[in-house]
Amino acid sequence: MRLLPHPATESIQLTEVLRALSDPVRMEIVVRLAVQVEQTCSNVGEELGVHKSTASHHYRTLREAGVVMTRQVGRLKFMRLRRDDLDARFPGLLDAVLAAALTGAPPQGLPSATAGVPDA
Amino acid sequence: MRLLPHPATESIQLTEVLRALSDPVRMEIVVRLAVQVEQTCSNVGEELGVHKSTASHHYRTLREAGVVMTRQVGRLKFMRLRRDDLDARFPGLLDAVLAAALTGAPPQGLPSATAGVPDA
DNA sequence: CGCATAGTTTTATCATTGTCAAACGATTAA
DNA sequence: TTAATCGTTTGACAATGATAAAACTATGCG
Repeated sequence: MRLLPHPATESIQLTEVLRALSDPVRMEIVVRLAVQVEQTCSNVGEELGVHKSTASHHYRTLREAGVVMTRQVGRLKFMRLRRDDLDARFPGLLDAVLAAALTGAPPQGLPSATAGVPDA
Repeated sequence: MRLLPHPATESIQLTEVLRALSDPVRMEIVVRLAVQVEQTCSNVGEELGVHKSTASHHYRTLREAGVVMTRQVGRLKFMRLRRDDLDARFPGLLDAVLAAALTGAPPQGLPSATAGVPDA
């Protein structure tokens, strides 16, 4: 098992995080990782509706911005949100973004993480 | 006095707001509006270090994303953050972003809103 | 070894964007 | 009316970015 290179917590830049989160596909990835803590790239990418190379590009963007952490186990790569690091650096930011993303309408026809859940 | 066209609160999109905030120049504009509620474009633009047409482009981006509201009085245009609207739509988001921007290092050599304030 | 799987990298294409300069529009002042 | 001020729009350009296809890498399985 090995970790991929990630930016240190202190060097995570606000505008880069916001930029990483400003793409609907990446936001959907983040929402999925918020709902289910750790997932393989394959798993996350399944319903994104983009080519696997495009998905890979988004994984990299999120990783380089400091939003996700990736570790490799065998052939699989597992991603997870860097919740603690982001909370430490930008308190409340990720929570606010996730709350906004989860309560709002699904970005663009992709199945929402809350789809199928009754209103009450 | 007249108002410029702005998106309705309900139609403000999360990823568009994040994208608007993902540029260092626009972040600096937002920080200035957070420190001093309402200012003229001229005032805000003075120390941004970009051409006035570039600044104007950023004002528009912020306005169309629903981040700022602009009203015109004579030759002057006054901008202010749409704090209430953003809070209503994405609770806690703007506060978290501003806190992160104000406590962090100045984006790119521009004078920070807290520059000159002693550490303790 | 040979093959399948998981994901990245490379290459190419097309759209978006940040920037400045110059022209323009609207408003106020002389 | 003429000139000055404030800001936008247009045009051009270089850089970035989202996308897909194809080639590639690395790992595990038989």
